[in-house]
Amino acid sequence: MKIDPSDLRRVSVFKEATDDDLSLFVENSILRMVEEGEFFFFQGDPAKYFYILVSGKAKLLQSNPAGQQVNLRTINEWQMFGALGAVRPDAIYPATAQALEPCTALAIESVFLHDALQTRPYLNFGLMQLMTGYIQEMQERYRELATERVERRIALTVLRLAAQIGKRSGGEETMVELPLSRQDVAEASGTTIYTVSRVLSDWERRGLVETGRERVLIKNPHGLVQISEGLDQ
Amino acid sequence: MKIDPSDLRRVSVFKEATDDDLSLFVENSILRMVEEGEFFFFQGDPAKYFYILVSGKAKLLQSNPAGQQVNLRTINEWQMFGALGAVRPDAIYPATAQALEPCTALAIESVFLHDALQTRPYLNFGLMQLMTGYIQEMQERYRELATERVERRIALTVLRLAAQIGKRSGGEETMVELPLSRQDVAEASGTTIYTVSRVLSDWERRGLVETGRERVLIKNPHGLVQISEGLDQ
DNA sequence: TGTCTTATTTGCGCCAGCGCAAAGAGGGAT
DNA sequence: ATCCCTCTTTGCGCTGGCGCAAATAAGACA
Repeated sequence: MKIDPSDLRRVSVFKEATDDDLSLFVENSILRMVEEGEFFFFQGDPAKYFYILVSGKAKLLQSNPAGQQVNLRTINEWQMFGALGAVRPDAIYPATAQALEPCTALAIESVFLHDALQTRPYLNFGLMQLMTGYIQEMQERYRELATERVERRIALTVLRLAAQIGKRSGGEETMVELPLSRQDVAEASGTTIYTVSRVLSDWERRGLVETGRERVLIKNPHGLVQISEGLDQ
Repeated sequence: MKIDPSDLRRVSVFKEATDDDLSLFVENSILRMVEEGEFFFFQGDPAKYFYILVSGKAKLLQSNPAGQQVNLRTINEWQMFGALGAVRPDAIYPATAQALEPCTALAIESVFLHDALQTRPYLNFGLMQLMTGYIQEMQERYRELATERVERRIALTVLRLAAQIGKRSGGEETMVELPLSRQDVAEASGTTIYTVSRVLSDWERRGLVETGRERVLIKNPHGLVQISEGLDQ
């Protein structure tokens, strides 16, 4: 597989990059394939590389000492991840990255980005915008987890995942397909597979979604928005 | 009150700044006093200024539509807050900032920092380090909220607050004083004042802390660490 | 010193959501 | 077509923690 440097411009941080810069990054990258369920890196490893997902989907997760997991973020094509190491020289990955589907990704040494940041202001800005986005998302999700009931949280989570990794489904207007197991949704909304299953079954009875093995099809996004805002019942 | 530019070097972002730069920031700042309980800015306001806390303590909080609050971060002297506006041009504050004590703070226009970032690489790096720190803290707290029991979460919260805003108390070795109400702790750990009260009373019976009105004195930090790691009982 | 306000404690009842366990369903491999 | 593995569903019982309400304590202020 060959990566055209100009493809990199789909990465938000590289939106403003020159062609030369893009070529430079591609030349200094390694293409890595990761099987479904396998890992890019583990929480605690030295953050030697950062990644750009070329195809597939992945998730960032964190485990507590007892091994319970939470999903921090879902990663789609042309998103950058594991880039904190470029900012802190001795950094370790604060989370684990796992492939949700068979993935290909460009791996680039953190120091390479670190050095590039020194001389390319646009990269600094792009990276900071990315970071402020994460901060805001994490703050919101934290508040949701602290203050909202499960059903609402699951609705918010499903909607967020739909925006991040959903595929418009069929010929239909607003149907969105999500390749996620109950486990994935539970980890992303801070609950259990049992509760997710019960809630999804209920939604299915109400015609809001269609579910299947490792699959959620959103038939009525507006209905989910109403639930997420507590406007239903 | 007069601010000596060199005091600004205590702000992590300005660690590497030149004297000239520091003076420039001070000259372009307004000194704002905020009474205890009053607000620097509200979630949703246009992020026109960022702040550097000169004295006092403050907190960043977020409210959900129903008005329930969660504490996102506690701010101590010489910490910068509300700086996201410098990165996104049309930004609004994603959280509310409220004084925990009478506060004085330097207010500087976001665009001033924005412009300064263009020409001063050290600022970019400082700000990014700050951001990665927040991201990691929020990720951890999110995981804790999702996977840990309340008592453990309260222990983790109290220890974190002790590190961020605690004052070494008395002549004693490891006693730390926190000027926080049950409400503050509840909002910071994602629970209720009732549960915080019950847990603190229990800890007091076990000799780990001493409590008072809007006050927590940690007598045995190691004991709290044990609780936070689930090593007690 | 007495009054008022606000913070804290604690008894009590309740229920949302957890998690076991067992049954059911989907899909890949041979 | 059948086996097998993994994912999902759902009944059931349980409990951690919520939150009301009432009592108590600690300051603030006159």
